[in-house]
Amino acid sequence: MVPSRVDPDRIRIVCDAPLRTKDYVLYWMQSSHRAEENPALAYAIERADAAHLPVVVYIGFFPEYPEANLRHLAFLLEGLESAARALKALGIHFILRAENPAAGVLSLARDAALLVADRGYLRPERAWYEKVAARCPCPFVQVEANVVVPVGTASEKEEYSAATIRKKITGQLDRFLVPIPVRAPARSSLALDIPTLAGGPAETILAGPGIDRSVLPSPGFRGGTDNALRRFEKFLSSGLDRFADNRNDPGTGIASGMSPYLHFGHVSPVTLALRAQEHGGPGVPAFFEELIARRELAVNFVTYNDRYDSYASLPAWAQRTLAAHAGDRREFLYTLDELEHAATHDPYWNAAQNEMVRTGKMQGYMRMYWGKKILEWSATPQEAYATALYLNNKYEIDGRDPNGFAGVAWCFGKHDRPWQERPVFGMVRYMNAAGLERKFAMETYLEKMR
DNA sequence: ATCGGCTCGCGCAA
DNA sequence: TGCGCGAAGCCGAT
Repeated sequence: MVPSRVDPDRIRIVCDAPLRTKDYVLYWMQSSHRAEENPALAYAIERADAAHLPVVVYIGFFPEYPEANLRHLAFLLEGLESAARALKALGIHFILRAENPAAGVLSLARDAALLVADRGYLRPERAWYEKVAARCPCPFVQVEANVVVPVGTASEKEEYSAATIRKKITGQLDRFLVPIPVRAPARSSLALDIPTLAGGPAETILAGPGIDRSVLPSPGFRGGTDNALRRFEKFLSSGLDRFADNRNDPGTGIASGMSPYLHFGHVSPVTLALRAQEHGGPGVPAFFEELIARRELAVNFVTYNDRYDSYASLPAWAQRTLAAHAGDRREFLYTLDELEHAATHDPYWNAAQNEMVRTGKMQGYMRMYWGKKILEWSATPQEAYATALYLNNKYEIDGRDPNGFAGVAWCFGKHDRPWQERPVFGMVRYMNAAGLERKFAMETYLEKMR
């Protein structure tokens, strides 16, 4: 067999079986919704070419995904339209069906010589992969396409902090920061007669029943690889050079804006890292820290800690100290409804909440402040944790991203160290409005949110 | 304006 | 076993 361009550590044999004599190689596009720089797709094409078979791409669009609403689903479908155009240009038949992906992929696998999937890391995706693995009639291979360093290669256990995983990741960058361009397969599958749609085009699906319309699509972010790359080029030319110094400043608004696109796999972190490296300059290390070290620490967290979405994921010292202060008097107590409607006494917090509700993306530093205050203003730390996750997942375009779970947990002490003990927080790091004012021109941020 | 102290636990050197 | 050090902290002393 021709050696693959894809690093063997990205590849996991889920069901080992000989290639079958069948109609096509099936790529189950589950977490990497793109045709560009997609090692799972590249791998499927390599295997198909070697077997003289066409490649078919399948995605199961599943509006019942936990906590999904119109904001997430509209962005997701914009990305799929972009992927569909790119796949067509490559001569690849794209099957989009509104159904449970595990059921859909099993039905298409009946005629497949080989099943290739990309890899998501959360509980719902893992359950789908297990279900498919248990009943798959053909060999099943999974390729990690949404991280620079494969999660198991970076570390085989849950890491304690950014410091402990950082060197394990940066030591592997030379090996994994290499482009694997997707080349058109030798055989087109466009003429294959496989029904592509159940439920009609995207607009029809979104207008249909069973869609939670409580949160409107983001006015500023449109999904898709093309939109991601256009936005990123703007960031490279006008933001990256100031990224190291200004990324924390809520007023300057310097951010790549890539997290929604990374969340749905509209763009590859390898693409972004390589483009940033080409651009060069003082912002590159800081950008790598966010894009690779912190993001892949979050992937490590959800992979190895099966309580990633609960208070129980916190380190022992944090749970101990928060428990010791659970009975402390709270100076302010807000209900979920008051928080959700940004009706607190704190203009900075309200602005951050409004930013998230309106735009679908809260500024990075404010995310920390926002979470810390929810801890401070809730009756119990457990309740605060649930509130922060609920709001994050509902309003952020990239709600339910590993980064979201890790980010909320950080506010409660995860991946952090203890500090001076104080009421409510115990030894969990405290943040306050005076700190914001000391460091930043906060009026600029408030002005933007008015 | 700047600086030390606060506090736990990991990972490495010894 | 000891020691250095850690996403963005705050606070009080100088």
